[in-house]
Amino acid sequence: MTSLFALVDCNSFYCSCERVFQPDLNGKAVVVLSNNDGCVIARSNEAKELGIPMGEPFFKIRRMVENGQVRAFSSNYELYGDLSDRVMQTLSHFTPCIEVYSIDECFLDLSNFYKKDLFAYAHEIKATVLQWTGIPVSVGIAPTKALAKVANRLAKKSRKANGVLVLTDPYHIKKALEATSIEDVWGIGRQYARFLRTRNVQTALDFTNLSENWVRQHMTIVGVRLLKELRGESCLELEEVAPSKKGICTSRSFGKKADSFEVLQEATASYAAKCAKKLRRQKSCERLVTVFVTTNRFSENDRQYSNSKTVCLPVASNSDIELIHYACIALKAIYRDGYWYKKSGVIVTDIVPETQIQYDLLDTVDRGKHNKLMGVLDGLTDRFGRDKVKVATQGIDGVWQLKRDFKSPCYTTRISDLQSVYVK
DNA sequence: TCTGGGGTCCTAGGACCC
DNA sequence: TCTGGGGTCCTAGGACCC
Repeated sequence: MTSLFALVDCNSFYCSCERVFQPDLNGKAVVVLSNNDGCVIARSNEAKELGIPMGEPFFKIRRMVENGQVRAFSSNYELYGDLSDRVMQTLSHFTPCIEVYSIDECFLDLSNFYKKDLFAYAHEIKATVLQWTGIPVSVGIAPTKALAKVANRLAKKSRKANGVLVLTDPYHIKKALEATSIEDVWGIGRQYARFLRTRNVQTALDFTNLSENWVRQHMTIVGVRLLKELRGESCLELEEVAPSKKGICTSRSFGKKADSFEVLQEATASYAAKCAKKLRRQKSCERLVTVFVTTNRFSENDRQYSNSKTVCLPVASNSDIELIHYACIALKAIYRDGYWYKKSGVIVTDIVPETQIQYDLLDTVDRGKHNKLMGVLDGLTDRFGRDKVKVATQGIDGVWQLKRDFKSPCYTTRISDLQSVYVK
């Protein structure tokens, strides 16, 4: 059977999400900012045309925002996550074989669809997603995932393609590869692009003409897979079930600089609780907690310090209380007085399924009780919104919390969340 | 003044085992 | 003086993704 994939990619996803609930933003330059309103992480086409690059620090475009040229939004991941679910739901009506690749991208396995009018089908996908969710998407169809990526990129870029490109015959595939610069290829990052350019590889087509041995030697097996994919040989399968995560990290830069242990402890405890919650969601526990802290590397006048510490739990756990306890032990070991801290984080690794925990005969923790308590806590969170009930170490509205000056309301999430918006 | 966050995979090298 | 060879596991670092 010949393979065939569609890649459906939402256009300027975060900006489009804001537009769904504020249609007056259509046709206007919109950007969405990273945490703490630090830099630009999503741009509408109009914002791109104004020359705003990805990752631009906010202060550089502040003037354009103030004079109304650009509308800026703090990132609102609850809203984006919810709309993403709706898009993926819609796509699963077209085939059950889908791989949710990221918050705004989805692969569809269309191997059985070769006889269909693929062009019409792609347009139908695009129109349906727009109609059902309000989110505009581009659709690229090709025999391999890497080629579907190429197709999708050109579908989005070319006005003539109008958001849809089907690449199935060798002639058009070759043309598409020729039109794709090497740095725009999926899997070719800055380092490889620079390296390949020195070897006179300028386009995806040039890349496909390299020898497999050479690619293996310089770009590992990953490069070889990409080479084959671009030559039309499918090596990357559809991954319908997301594998459970091997490591989970929660980290943030602080809204303000912090210089006391108490503030860092509140932040660290909150990140540990977030990790615990993520673990419970995927029904697993962890044995290693790493805490890291760092000062602001951009601030040349401040003394710099960064460090990390890993602590091993006696028994794998996903309880807020235990994770916070061990994270605080790790934090104590690395905290030093006299620095302006900018960021901290908690990473949990050595993750095992809840059902495969090695218990300790001398265990002093009542795990049944912990599990019940966490069940109740999660229930309260579902009913009344995040952080309504939490472990005291996490503090209340600490100075470390995110700066989000331009946040839109959580239009789609639970009523309880909306109530908490009103209360504020 | 202001510069994101959360992941993956692969490789090389060292420790250790038989 | 001779000083194997194969395997596994772990970690750090480097590349990439959205």
